[in-house]
Amino acid sequence: MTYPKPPSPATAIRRRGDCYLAACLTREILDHVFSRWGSLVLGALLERKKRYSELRDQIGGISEKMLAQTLRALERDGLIERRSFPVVPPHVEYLLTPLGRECAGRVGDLVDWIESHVRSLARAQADYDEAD
Amino acid sequence: MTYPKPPSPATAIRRRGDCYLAACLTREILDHVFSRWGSLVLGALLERKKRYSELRDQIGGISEKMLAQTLRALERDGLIERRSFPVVPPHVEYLLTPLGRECAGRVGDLVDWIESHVRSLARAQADYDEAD
DNA sequence: CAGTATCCTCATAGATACTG
DNA sequence: CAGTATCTATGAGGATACTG
Repeated sequence: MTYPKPPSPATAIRRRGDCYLAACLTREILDHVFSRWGSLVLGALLERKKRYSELRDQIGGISEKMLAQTLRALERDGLIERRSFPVVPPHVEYLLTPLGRECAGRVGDLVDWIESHVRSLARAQADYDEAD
Repeated sequence: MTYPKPPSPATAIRRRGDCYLAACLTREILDHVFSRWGSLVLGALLERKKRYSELRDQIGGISEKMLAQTLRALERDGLIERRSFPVVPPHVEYLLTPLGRECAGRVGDLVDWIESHVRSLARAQADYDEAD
């Protein structure tokens, strides 16, 4: 019985990125996923596929420019898919790719944690502010 | 045997935040945790407590200004604790609070996912760029 | 060592108007 | 409906110098 040769150290390093290196590609992805709007877009699509206007209406405070820009970046990263139907008026759907679903699941966990711990977090802020 | 009264709908809503509302406190926390530097600081402290200079050296590209600012925000949110020792030269340690440990664990999962999927993500970008 | 203070710039992001 | 184009400006963020 044969096993695949274990990777050399150099190969092993390339198999995984390192977000702590400013020049690593993972840092760019991290900046998309961990961006003000990226996280909310991924979280919104976790529920189901959405149209452009649905996303715009759901995500409070986002501008059309930033929504388009965010969608484009995440599409380029292979996390979301854009489906355009050639009808009048235009109809476009955005949905998570299989890769995006894995990623968005973890984003959702984090967003969910924040939402369910809002009281503890608010208390911490109040304590901090009170102590000068 | 008595049970606590189930919360009214209004109370139930207040028990949890909603990051999709621009004015909700959770949006502010989300902006800290899902920030360019916040995520990397939380991830770095997941390993162990660190000194200011250790964090600065570990997180490629961060400026001292942004590190100080990020640490302050996360400390105010109750996610990290600052321990200052009155010695010369100064010695300051940063560590996760119990609340921060829960949060940072989820941040770490997401960072880890990105790092281990770097090749798929790079491939997706290349495909996207190639297709005009 | 662990910051703070100051200045500066340039990119992010908002507003508005327009279009296929 | 789903964007794009253009303009603007706010402030995030970097560089530098200084300090307890």
